[in-house]
Amino acid sequence: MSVFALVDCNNFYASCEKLFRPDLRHAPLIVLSNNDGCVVARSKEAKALGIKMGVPVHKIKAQIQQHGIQVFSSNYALYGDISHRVMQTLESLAPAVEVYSIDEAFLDLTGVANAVGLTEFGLHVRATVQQHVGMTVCVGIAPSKTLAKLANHAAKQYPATRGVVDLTDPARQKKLLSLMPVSEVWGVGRKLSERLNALGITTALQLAEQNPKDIRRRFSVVLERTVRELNGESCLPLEDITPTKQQILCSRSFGQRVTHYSDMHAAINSYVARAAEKLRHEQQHCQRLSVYIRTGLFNPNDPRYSNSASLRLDYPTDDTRVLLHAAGRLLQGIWKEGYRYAKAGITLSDFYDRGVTQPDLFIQPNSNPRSARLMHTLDCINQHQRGRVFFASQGTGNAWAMNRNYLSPSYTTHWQALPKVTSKKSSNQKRPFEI
DNA sequence: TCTGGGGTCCTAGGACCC
DNA sequence: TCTGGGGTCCTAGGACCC
Repeated sequence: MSVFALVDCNNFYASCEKLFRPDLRHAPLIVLSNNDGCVVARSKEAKALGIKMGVPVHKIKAQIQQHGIQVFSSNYALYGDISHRVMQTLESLAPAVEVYSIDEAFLDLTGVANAVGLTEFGLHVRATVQQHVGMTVCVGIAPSKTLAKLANHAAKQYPATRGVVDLTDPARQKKLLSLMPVSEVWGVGRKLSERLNALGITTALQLAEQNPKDIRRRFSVVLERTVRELNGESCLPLEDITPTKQQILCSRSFGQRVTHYSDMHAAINSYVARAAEKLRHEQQHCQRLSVYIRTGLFNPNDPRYSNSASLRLDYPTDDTRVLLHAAGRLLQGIWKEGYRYAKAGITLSDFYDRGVTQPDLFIQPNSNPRSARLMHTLDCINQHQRGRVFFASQGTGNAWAMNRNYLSPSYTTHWQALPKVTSKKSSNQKRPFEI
């Protein structure tokens, strides 16, 4: 029988911010989405104050003032680095690890139960990550990924579990399933919950008791798998080899509304340059590019407009210049003067491995050998500090740049931002923090 | 005044093939 | 008068995830 563990960091972004600010250890703290728009992470103190996930920050200004809630912009350089450290620790503990997201991983524990108790193993994982990285994690253990997710949820919800729930026993599975609303099940979102509730299926157990074939007919093959997984039948294998990406997106909301074509053009070109950089990092070429722009969604007085356009390139490429040219043509086709634009983005798709190209009978592929060298040089120069070298069409203005007004230092990834350690003696000096 | 970003997978429907 | 069946490929859109 397979055994999976799901290891998930508690309040990940909020915990990362606290790592280097011991003075804020017990403070309510929230992290905002890009552009300082919504709340995307909350410390347990902030949760206790009733701050909801996803709420626009301007709607909770009074609470922030009243309770002295600490506010941070998203600092992905920091979160990415801490995540990497957590994953490295997990890889030292388990035979196979699937990094599922920035703050969680599945471990393959098949066979581990022969050597050591599963709960004991979970507690060891928890203690080791705490010691190595200072991050608190919860561990859910079960015969399928979907059940492991649910076990993890329980480990978070009930402190008496000490952060580890072993759900390999079918009787325990049944009990937990009966306590969980169906909306908590992995793969059951808002729409599916509504449809299931309408059929009288409100708990995870009720979903587990459905006939899989029936569910497939009325819903989809995806939900059928969920039903099977809830019954302990593993349908989703551990994917410990990261599959190649199928698309790369780069999109941003603007710090201020964009009204000039030149600003939009510069923004789009910057996104294209960033996406092309990611594409080369994946060692892929792409043949499809799409561009979209839109106005704000929430101001009833502003006229709304949104549009997108895409095209297929003559041959797959990873040359930023080719993509910039194509993006310019697409933007011209959808740009309309007179609107206040709030957001834009681009998508690269239709990927091919480098050198694996089906040539067209009539079109000569661009075999310019300088292209690859130029892009490689560009990436090398920008490796440690993004944007040292860039294309003129990305512009130098930042009229459209996103707001990040509460950004913490990149403690672990920039030399200049390393935390300072000061002695008590110099306590009359200004100390940002102590370690 | 102010509401995120980056992904995956599945399905339906149309165009096309013999 | 009566006008099939089986299949592929592509795209757009929707649902889900963190």
